[in-house]
Amino acid sequence: MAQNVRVRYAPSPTGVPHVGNIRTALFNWLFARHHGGAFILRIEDTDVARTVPGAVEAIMGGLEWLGLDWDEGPKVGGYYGPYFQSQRLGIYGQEAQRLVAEGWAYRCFCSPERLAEMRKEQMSRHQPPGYDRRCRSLSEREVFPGVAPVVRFKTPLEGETRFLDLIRGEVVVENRTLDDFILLKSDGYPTYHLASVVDDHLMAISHVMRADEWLASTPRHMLLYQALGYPPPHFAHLPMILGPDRSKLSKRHGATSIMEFREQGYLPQAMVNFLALLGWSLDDKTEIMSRQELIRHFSLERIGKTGAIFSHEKLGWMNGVYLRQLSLEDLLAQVLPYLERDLSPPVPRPLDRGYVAQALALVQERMRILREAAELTDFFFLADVEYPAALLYQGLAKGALEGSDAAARAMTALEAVVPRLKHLNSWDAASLEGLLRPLAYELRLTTGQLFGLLRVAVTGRTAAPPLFQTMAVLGRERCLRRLTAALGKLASLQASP
RNA sequence: GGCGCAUUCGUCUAGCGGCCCAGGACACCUCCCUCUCAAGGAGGAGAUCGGGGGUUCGAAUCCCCCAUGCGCUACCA
Repeated sequence: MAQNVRVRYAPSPTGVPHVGNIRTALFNWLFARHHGGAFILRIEDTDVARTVPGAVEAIMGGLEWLGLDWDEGPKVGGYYGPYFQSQRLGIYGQEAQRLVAEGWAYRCFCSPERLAEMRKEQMSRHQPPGYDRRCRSLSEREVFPGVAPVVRFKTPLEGETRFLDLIRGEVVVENRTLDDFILLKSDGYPTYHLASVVDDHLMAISHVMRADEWLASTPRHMLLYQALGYPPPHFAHLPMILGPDRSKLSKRHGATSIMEFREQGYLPQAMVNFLALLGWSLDDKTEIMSRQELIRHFSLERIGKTGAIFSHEKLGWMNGVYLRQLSLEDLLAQVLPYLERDLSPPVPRPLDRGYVAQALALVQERMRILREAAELTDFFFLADVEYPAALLYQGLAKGALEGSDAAARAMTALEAVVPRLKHLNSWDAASLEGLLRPLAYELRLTTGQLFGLLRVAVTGRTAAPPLFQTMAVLGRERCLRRLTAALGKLASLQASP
């Protein structure tokens, strides 16, 4: 692999880029960076009907978000452009023409209707579907005026085609199992087969790394390289990414668009790390790897052969790992947009950065994705917290105490706490703890009972960050107001049992 | 139907003839820490290496057959 490594990621702009495609891009990028080669982005927009506006931007946006920079392609240009196949139609037409002239291909005038019917019949007779080669023997002058022909490849009727796949090893296919596939469509656009072979050659691609679904077409491509007189590149077919049902991952498996992951708050570095491990591994234990480490260690030899199910579960864990590694400033910068977006509307914007930072410090290790930030911290921002009154005293109801007794005990506790909090000299976590811990003993409550009660009163929930730090961040005023509100809840409970 | 590729814990994987009655990670369970939830730490459960034949002193690792899965079989990529 001493030669110049040039690899490409060649998506078709038919929709939003999904993680399967992106993983292919990542492997190509890692391979290029590892070998100091070039990573090329080429847009395969040869299907006019399926091309969707904005898809190219989405693809580039996805790559940029993940930090997969390309050396040649849209935006950056390059010596081998243009990088949109729709702008290279002349080249494909020329090469197709050449193949016809040299006897490697022929024009076919069969109508789509005839082809469809033929296919249907073949299927019903349990025959392998494929073009019956009716136009293969037409002479140069036998043309059908008014019918725009397609150009088909004259696949050899005998012999076999073999090639070495860097991941699978040698693959052999009998030529007679291949039909005369289309090179140029009647609208003048090339099919994938023609366009990718021509461009991979013209763009001096050294290694074609693409998804496994292309393995079966590669013999056709080999035949084309021969006919066109091009030396073929190396091939490496990547294992596919599967949905939970083990079929090719697609939209019906839920969130698969790379941008959806971004919106949910996955970090690009976590995404890169996770995707790299889908089909590739370094050894038997290393999982968390930086971009640089991935580049340093990436190699074709360590790519697996079997499809991998995309596990949201593990991705979530890994994202949490990366989230915890962030400095507070970085975390703040990452989370702010999500909070602005997800916090309930009554919370005044813009958020106070200093205050948000204090709250974030308390939830950093509890977050898996940024999307959860609002839910984890909303009580820091809301004017009042809402919760069922029963939460206040449920921790006190254990043992022989009846519910109403527990509520009464909760009231007693709160009544003892409020005035002391009011007069606490210094409002910080240590002082709060110094006051409240002995108080629990005094009230004949366990710390768990007292702190649990206060946690509910102050945050409205039973699971939250450590109490004293939380109260310190919330501030005296907010805490007292909530404690008083809790007292009110309990009182009205007593009034109407 | 034809052709191709694949098959190790639920999942991602390590393993490339003896170091493996199979190692790591996620998820799960238990315990520790502890004001809850996390995080962290320590354990546990979980794979007759798809099945069957070989080869070999010895196979998850090599060969053959079968089964299953997936992919391709479009004027889609």
